[in-house]
Amino acid sequence: MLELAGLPADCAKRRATGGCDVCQARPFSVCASVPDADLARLDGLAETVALEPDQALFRQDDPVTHIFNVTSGSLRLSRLLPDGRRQIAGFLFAGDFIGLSDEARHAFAAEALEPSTLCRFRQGDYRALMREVRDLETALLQRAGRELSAARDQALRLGRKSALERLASFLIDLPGIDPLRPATPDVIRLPMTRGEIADYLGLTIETVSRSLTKLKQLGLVRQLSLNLLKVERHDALRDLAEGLG
Amino acid sequence: MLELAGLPADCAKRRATGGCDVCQARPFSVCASVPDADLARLDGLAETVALEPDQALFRQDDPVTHIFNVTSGSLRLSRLLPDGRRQIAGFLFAGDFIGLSDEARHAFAAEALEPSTLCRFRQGDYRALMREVRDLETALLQRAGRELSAARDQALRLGRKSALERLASFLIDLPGIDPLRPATPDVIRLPMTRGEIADYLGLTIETVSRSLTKLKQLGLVRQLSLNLLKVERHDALRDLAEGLG
DNA sequence: CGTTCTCTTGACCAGCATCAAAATTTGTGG
DNA sequence: CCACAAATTTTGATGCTGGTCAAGAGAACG
Repeated sequence: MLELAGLPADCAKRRATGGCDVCQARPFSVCASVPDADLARLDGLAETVALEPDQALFRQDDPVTHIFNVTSGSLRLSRLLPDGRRQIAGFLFAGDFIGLSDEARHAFAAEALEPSTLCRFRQGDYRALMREVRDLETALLQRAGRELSAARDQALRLGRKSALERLASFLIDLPGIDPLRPATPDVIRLPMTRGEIADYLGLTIETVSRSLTKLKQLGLVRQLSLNLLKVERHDALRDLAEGLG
Repeated sequence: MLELAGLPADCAKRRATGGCDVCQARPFSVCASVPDADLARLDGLAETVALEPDQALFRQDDPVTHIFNVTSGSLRLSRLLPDGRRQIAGFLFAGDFIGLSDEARHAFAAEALEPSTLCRFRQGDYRALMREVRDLETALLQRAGRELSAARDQALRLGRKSALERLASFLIDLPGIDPLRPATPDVIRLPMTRGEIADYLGLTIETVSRSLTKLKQLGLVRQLSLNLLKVERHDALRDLAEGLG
């Protein structure tokens, strides 16, 4: 029942390459070195959730009742303005947590990009557990710190980068956050649509498409299929992403 | 020596209004209900840092050695692109923490907006302490969650809002994060320059200035002095910030 | 009071959005 | 497997928001 995806990055990587059978089953617990006795208690409290593409885990303004951990697939965290403008605050992949903040309601909706599974705890159970299982809290704090860094990188992207730089930066960062990336390091899987990339990068679908075409023309990436890219010149792409283009 | 500014919001508020003398001295500890024995150990590890305006606490890419807590004043978290473009990821006020992420180097520089003081721990000491003082970690996790929410709100601002909406949204949110706001709820203190607001909102100085003029023309705010605003129509400002304008 | 810095205002321009349509991909039924 | 319909992506033409460049108005400092 318990199926939290690994917190430590190296664990997530081993999972992705299929090298860690134990982690596959209960990666979080093992990687965080939680004693077996506590493991059993975690097992008892965990529930599994499965989502179809576009199905909502929760909606914007829903009360926060659970803590979730993504075990497979990918989701989007999105928020709508009254007039329909949408901002995607982030994409979530195996290992990511949702609901760490102690707010009463979700400011963003979480919806599946593809068939996905999650593991959840009631927030009350979870809080109580954290008071007893020390490593759980430590691991979560580390992860929250990393997510905060990612959110600030996103601010830089949205605030000060051109459309082309935003897309380049997105393509550079994506493999790092998706443990299920293809074995080949420079092949990038895009489980999201152009519209979702646009809403993540604060652009329109058309501009995302045009920017991608530009990257292809510059010879920085090659398109293997609609949602599979190969980075041809990683350094050049990185320079562009960092504003050195 | 120990002078962590309060974690729980109500404590920070009491500090701001001068109502909590004990909190003034060691707000974090008291509010988090840390036992006296642990308090003494915290005291032994804490150091105070004072900064002049524009003085750097650390620079972008510096190694992370300490955890900081702002006890007075305000700072900016900023990052530069090679060509000089600057993005300010956030403003920090009394009570805010820096260095929660476990990364080796700072992705953003921290610089004082005004004369400020901070309390710091060596990261090693701090980690060790967290393993023993339970409430410290719990409180930090809550705070990290809140900062993450704020960072995601910022993504919405930068990604999908117009210049006028960004400024309105900034003015709505600022009092909530600055415990030293004036007693009058609708008077907003701006310890940062127009240029800093611009770099925070992903705009230029000129656009910030024009947008502020527009807000005044619309009768939503009145300018008491260069860096002091009075919100005249809070609901209208909020609607504008949320895209209902 | 004058020097300097910051803020405000104005004129013009560019990057991205908008509107429109063609090209590809995806899904469905025969 | 093919044909057709629907949805998504790409490409093209035009317009607007906000950036750039320039000058003037206030504040802050000695």
